[in-house]
Amino acid sequence: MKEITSQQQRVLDCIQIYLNKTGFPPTRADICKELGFKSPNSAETHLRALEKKGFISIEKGTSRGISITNNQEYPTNNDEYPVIGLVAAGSPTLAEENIEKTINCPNSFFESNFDYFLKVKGLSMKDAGIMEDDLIAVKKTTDVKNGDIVIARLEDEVTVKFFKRKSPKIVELEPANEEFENIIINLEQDELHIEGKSVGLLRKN
Amino acid sequence: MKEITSQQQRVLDCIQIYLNKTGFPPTRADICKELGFKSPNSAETHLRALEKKGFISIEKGTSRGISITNNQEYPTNNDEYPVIGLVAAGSPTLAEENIEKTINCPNSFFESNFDYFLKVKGLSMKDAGIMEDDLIAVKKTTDVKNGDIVIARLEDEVTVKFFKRKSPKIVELEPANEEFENIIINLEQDELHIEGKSVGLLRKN
DNA sequence: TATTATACTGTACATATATTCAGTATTTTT
DNA sequence: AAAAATACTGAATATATGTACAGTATAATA
Repeated sequence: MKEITSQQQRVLDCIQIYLNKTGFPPTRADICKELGFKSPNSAETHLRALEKKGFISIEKGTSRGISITNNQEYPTNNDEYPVIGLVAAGSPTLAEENIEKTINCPNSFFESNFDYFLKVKGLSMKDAGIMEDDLIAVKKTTDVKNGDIVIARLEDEVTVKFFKRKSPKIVELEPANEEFENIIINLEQDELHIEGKSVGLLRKN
Repeated sequence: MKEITSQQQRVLDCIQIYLNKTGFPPTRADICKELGFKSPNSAETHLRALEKKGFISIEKGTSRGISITNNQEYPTNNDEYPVIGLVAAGSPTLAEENIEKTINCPNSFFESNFDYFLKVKGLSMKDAGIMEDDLIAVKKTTDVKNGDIVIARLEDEVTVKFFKRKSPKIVELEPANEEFENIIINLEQDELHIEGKSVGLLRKN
């Protein structure tokens, strides 16, 4: 799948919105009307480009013969995802993976695929909109960037914080709540294990 | 919804199968080919009957302008839920239901069933863990209790707030952010329309 | 520097498609 | 028993629509 341009994205979005609204794909003229083009060939060339890049397929000689390609790298199936609870509050402890229950969820639900839900205890990330009992969709990975919300383990304690690398040896775990303090880790002295990062959040009222 | 005949059911199935296979609806000729009819008018009359009975809707003068009406008497496990955007920030305006896209989601995903996702603008509910661009699962209902997070409309303005009935005539809409002020509504003077209430939240990082 | 991709306008036309009209026949409803 | 709905064939046609061709212009790539 090659890169999409911003205009091609607009056309692709237009097709999707038209489909949602009407139940059938747009004509070239419909796209022009929607996006302000004055020639049907403007739509045509964009469609050809989108087809070439694999985002849509076009049935030749067929009116409205556009279909959006299921570009799923991850298939659109549902899966059972375990819900793992953090045991303690404040600086929470996991001890062992404790599956409370499972949730059936499309596996392409979030931007990235993920491995389990983590049930949040405490309010250390409340200013990031993460509240008690929220379910964080966690992708198991050690590839984290500054600003990512990470699930980190320090010995037996598991915590959810913003990740910030200060220097090659110093990592800071930053809460989103002024009542909590930053955790500063010197990697030469302490062992930090990144369990994964948040790729989404689920709350059930 | 009147009764469907067996032939009309065949036509309806044919449309659904064609849609699943190609991504766009069939023409009259396509239906004929599929079901063995020799005249496009055979398909036409069946389509008219199906439209009259409410199973489909037909866009006049539009090629392949058939869409199957959502008669969700038989709910499936997964459904497509529309994502509706709030246009302005602060005290946001909806104006008209603007379907940005749809999300495929199990229909028993939250405690209660729901009707659509509302994309949040602004931070007026941030202390309730509702951040910009979060998706609130909204159940259309006017049956709300004190403390519920409601989607309320005041004239053309749509807003998400805590619901609090002060007296039979006075309702207060309470934000979860000290930078915002309570909205006090005298039901005798102003018109308050409760669009629904939040039954869950979804965030995509 | 030449070439390809992107991003359009504008015209033209073959054909894909909806849709009407004229029939025939059977079943269901009033 | 008459009227309406169902279930078709067959032909005709206006128009909706895809698509090719001729241009112009800019940005990206080789």
